[in-house]
Amino acid sequence: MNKTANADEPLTRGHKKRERTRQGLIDAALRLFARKEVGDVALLEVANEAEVASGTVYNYFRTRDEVVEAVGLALADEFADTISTLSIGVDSGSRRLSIGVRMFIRRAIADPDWASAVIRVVHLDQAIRSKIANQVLADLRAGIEEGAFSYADENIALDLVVSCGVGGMRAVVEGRQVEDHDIKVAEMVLKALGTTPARARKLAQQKLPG
Amino acid sequence: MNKTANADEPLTRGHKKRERTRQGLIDAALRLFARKEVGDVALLEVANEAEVASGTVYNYFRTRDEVVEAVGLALADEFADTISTLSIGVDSGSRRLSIGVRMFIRRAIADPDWASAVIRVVHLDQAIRSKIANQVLADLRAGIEEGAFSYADENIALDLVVSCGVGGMRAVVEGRQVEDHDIKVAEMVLKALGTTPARARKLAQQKLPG
Amino acid sequence: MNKTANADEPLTRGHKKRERTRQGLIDAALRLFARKEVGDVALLEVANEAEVASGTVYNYFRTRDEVVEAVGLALADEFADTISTLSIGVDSGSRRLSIGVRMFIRRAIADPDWASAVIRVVHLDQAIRSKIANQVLADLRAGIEEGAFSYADENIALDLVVSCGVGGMRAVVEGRQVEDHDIKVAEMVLKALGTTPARARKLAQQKLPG
Amino acid sequence: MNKTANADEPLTRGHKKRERTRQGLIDAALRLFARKEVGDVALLEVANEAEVASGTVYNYFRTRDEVVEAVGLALADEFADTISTLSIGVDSGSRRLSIGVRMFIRRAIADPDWASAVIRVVHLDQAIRSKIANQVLADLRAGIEEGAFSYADENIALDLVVSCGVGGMRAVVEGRQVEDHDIKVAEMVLKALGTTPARARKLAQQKLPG
DNA sequence: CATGAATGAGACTTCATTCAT
DNA sequence: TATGAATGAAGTCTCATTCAT
Repeated sequence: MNKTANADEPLTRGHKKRERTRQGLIDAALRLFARKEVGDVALLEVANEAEVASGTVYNYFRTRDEVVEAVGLALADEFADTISTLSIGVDSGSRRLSIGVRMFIRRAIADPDWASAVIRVVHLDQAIRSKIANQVLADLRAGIEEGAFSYADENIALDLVVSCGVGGMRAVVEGRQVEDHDIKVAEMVLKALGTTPARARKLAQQKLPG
Repeated sequence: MNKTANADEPLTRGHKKRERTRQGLIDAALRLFARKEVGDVALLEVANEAEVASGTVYNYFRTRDEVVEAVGLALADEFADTISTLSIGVDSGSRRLSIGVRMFIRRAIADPDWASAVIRVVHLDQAIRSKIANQVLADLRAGIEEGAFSYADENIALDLVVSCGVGGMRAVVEGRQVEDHDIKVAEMVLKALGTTPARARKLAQQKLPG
Repeated sequence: MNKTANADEPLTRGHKKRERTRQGLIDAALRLFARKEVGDVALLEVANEAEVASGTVYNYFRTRDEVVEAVGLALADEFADTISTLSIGVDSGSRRLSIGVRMFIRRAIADPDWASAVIRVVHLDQAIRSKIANQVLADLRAGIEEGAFSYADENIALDLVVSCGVGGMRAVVEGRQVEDHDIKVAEMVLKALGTTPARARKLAQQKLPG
Repeated sequence: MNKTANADEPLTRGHKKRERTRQGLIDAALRLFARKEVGDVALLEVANEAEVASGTVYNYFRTRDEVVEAVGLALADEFADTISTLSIGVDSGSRRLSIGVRMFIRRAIADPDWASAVIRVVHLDQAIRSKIANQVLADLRAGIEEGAFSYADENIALDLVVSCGVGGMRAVVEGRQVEDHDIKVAEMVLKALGTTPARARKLAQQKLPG
């Protein structure tokens, strides 16, 4: 359609604005999911929160479900990024896993709204869970390699890590946070995965990168 | 509201039927929650499923939310009953806890619809979680007493048990079940709580009562 | 559902009212179709015209299209009735056909709103056309039997009768009515079908029953 | 509105392209009317079909209705042209009329999409009908002059010709086409207009020009 | 108490139209 | 002029809730 279009820079001018609006809608939805169950958020609210007209939403998403899906994808991508970044320079799988669990809980402490939204979206969106899974699996296997872990079933271990991570975030959101919450959860998770108590404690308490 | 009601003897005749209808509605709602998110279940569907007219629902519940709440309460009560029953004749806290976790997962295997509904309701209903908590807390403390457990924080331990139990049920519902799923989850939970690996394995594999 | 229901009288009490409301909606829609193209009539208008709330429409029709369809069916049934009634005591096919054509045009003259709606619905609704077709076909064949008609193709003859009937109604609705409009159209139709001019004129001018 | 426009020579450069775009929009709309009722065609669809952006439509038409109107006008003009062309070298009114009716039906056979669109636009657009009327009227009168026709009312005759022509097109579009459909319709129309059966048959079967 | 028709608020979605680029 | 994002009115449809029977 664009006679002079060029595959390298398809994100010029209008595209930037378009992308900004789209992101604004996703952010707005996420903010609302912090306060309300996903199914209770009306698209008009999203539009208002994003400061656009109701119809504008439909220039970016064909249907309500697509909005939710987009939020899920955005979260999943963000998760993947976060975990990747955290892992840079950490060679041990068990340590990466500990760091990962702790960081999510610490972020929940720092931004409970974000955490609340995450919990709700994760509950609905199977896709987001499997995106996280890939990262965690790698750490689990590395942990096995390095002799830090020992468990009967990889998939169950995976579920346990995710469940406990989300559970920790939920505790924070619901005001049941305790001191060193992240460390304590990580320690228990490591023990569940077969790390010895002493090592688990030490691992869980290690200073976080950054 | 009850013109002549009186707390003692009004449980005759009509009352039995009344109670049956009410329970029928709650059961119907629970069946529907197995298939759909709570917010997506219309009261008319509940009425149809319970084989009463739409208006009848309002003879038992003032509002839609009350129906959901009642389902939550019913589940919580059932949980408490189940756990109490299981505990009869089991003197060890760690063993009771292991049995509890396993029984919930086994029930999920036997009745995935029930499990699906439970997962959804538990997600929404804070009250149901604290009801379970009471039972679990007792077991945790007994486990500490008997030297089987060792953890940094009771509340976190509690969250972990519940998270992993629900996580196990979710795995089953989503078709990620593995062999001896209940045993493997219980084993990991016990290790997280500080039980030694050998003892955790043995405890988790013990024959279930009944 | 109705324990004491009885197949003979399923239209008791509530049913009567239900039927009345339903008919009221169909009538309301028909009145509106007289003024506006079918696609331009909003269901809320129908509800207002029928003096019920907007939601009530959906207690009777699942979707907008079902309303239109119901109007089409109602019209088709009415047509069939009208034609049947007219045919009572008229033994000649050609005469029945002439009467039929004339009656529709006369009704258009008497009630142009009705005619306007009919023209619009007929345009959209294939079903209504085939309902009429059955009646007309019988008359065409009888006309052939009695030697009054002579044409190359039955289906084309059918189309012609319907087209000219509707065309006559349209002329009336659009204010192009002339004296003895019904008679003149009928006469031409009869000639088209192969009736001799003299006989056509006589047939078309015969006194109408009733 | 046209700053420097002037009825004579502004048809240079950009104007050609302008005219082409405008025509492209009209053609696009017509193609869409083949598939959907006029009221169900969105302007955005028209723009897409014409391969222009949605806003561009408004450089050529002030409003949606103007687009529909333009389609109607374009069709009417095309009709007039077609009929004029057909009439060249045909001196008899009755023959011209027969040719006209047949050509429309044959075109419907050759291009049912076009026919479908025509039927829909004709239904809505009174203007288009009167444009055709002028041409037909001339033929009717000529037919009277030459003694081929004999009918009670000119306006009714006109309606009949148009109704049957459109009816024939509709039959084709709806898949009820028969062999020599055009000839058979023409023959019946001629008889309706008072042509003797023998002459009607001969006239209707005459070879078409071109 | 049971019924189910009626209600109307509110959600979703579409689309003609405007306007900055 | 062309573009396409933004707008918001309007329509479709759902459903919790009320109420007469």
